[in-house]
Amino acid sequence: MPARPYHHGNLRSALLARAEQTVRERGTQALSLRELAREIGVSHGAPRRHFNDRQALLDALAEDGFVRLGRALDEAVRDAGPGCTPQLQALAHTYVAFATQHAALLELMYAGKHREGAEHVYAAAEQAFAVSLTVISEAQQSGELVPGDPEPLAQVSLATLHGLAAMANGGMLDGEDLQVVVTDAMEMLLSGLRRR
Amino acid sequence: MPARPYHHGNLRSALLARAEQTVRERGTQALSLRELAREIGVSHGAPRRHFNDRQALLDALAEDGFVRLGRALDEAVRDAGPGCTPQLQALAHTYVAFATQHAALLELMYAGKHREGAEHVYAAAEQAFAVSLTVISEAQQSGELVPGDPEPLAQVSLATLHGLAAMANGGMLDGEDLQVVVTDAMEMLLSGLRRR
DNA sequence: CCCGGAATGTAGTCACTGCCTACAATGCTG
DNA sequence: CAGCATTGTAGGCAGTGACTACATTCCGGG
Repeated sequence: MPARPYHHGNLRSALLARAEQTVRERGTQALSLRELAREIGVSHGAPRRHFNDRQALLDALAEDGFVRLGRALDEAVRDAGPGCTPQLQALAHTYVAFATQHAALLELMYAGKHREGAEHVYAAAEQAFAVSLTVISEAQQSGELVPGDPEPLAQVSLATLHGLAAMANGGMLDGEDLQVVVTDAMEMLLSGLRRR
Repeated sequence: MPARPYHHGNLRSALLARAEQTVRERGTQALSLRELAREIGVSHGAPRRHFNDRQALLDALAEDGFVRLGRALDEAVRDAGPGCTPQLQALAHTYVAFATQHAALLELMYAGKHREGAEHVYAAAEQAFAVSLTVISEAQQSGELVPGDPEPLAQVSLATLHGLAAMANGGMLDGEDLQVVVTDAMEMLLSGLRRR
């Protein structure tokens, strides 16, 4: 019996996990299918059984990223207790934390060049961001926020957070300032929409 | 006398121009030094005289992008006439237009993995965004906006615009909606800061 | 004017990559 | 247990970035 069986068993998961690590440590550009296979200990052609090409792997990585981001956001809101302001602030800081800790992965998620697997990615993204709409809607119903379509506010908020994270990742915004800028930005966006 | 002289004359400019076109049409990933050289009609090693490696070319492309963006923003403010609101709205729509028309280039500009050439890129970025600080400061001195440090407002505004553009480029925000969302977002950010 | 070094472009090589195909080992289901 | 779909292997191909040695051209000081 060989040290490693002919069939890996869960190559797909192993590929995704190792790929995520490589992307985080050395960037998307540095991800090579052959090197990946080598590290895991399979032949250079094996990944092809699970991902038709490199882009398919990247798409899967992006989708998985949205799933994990969604879980993190859900958890943050759950732990934040009641109240629209603390919930949205928790959402904001959780998003930015994820974005800065998984900079390359996030770039991958937003890279508009997914292919036929794109629907999966978009669906995962929508699912991840659903919680922000929920929080805003509930705040409107409870009278904390003025009524209106929650979609634009959610979009603008997420865009702001994404932009701030992108600037921090690009080195154009100091990492220490980020926390306070995020708090202030959310406050700016909410200040005009509170019911008083 | 050969059709093409031994020395190209301005290979560096030609490389940058052609590279910018390729990046715009087929994405950063598709940019190949050898193909570039082939298209311009020089040997595959010639680009190395002007860019030590692929990343150096990409950095130069990013820097040039910031220069052009800066010019566009300056021009937009100049053409917008007096008044803080129209100037900032013009700034906003110009930025988003650039970001969506040069999506791949913008990704390059914000990609945080520039190297020793990074100072050039950062300097170009700062120069490009300087006009937004100017507009805000002048509005504060003329009494249109409440006084305070203009930096955070400028940062948050640009982050919001960048985020909205990223979402549009990623297909998560309809291109038609973009215009009105941008206008609304700027209005949200300014609404709390006007002196009345 | 010319001559020698600096700048620029050429040609060849190397290790590597992604993608493809033919084939082998294995797992699973009737 | 037979046969088939799944999964992994092995080899090949064209293309790439980086490196080197070498050729051509440009330019400034004698």
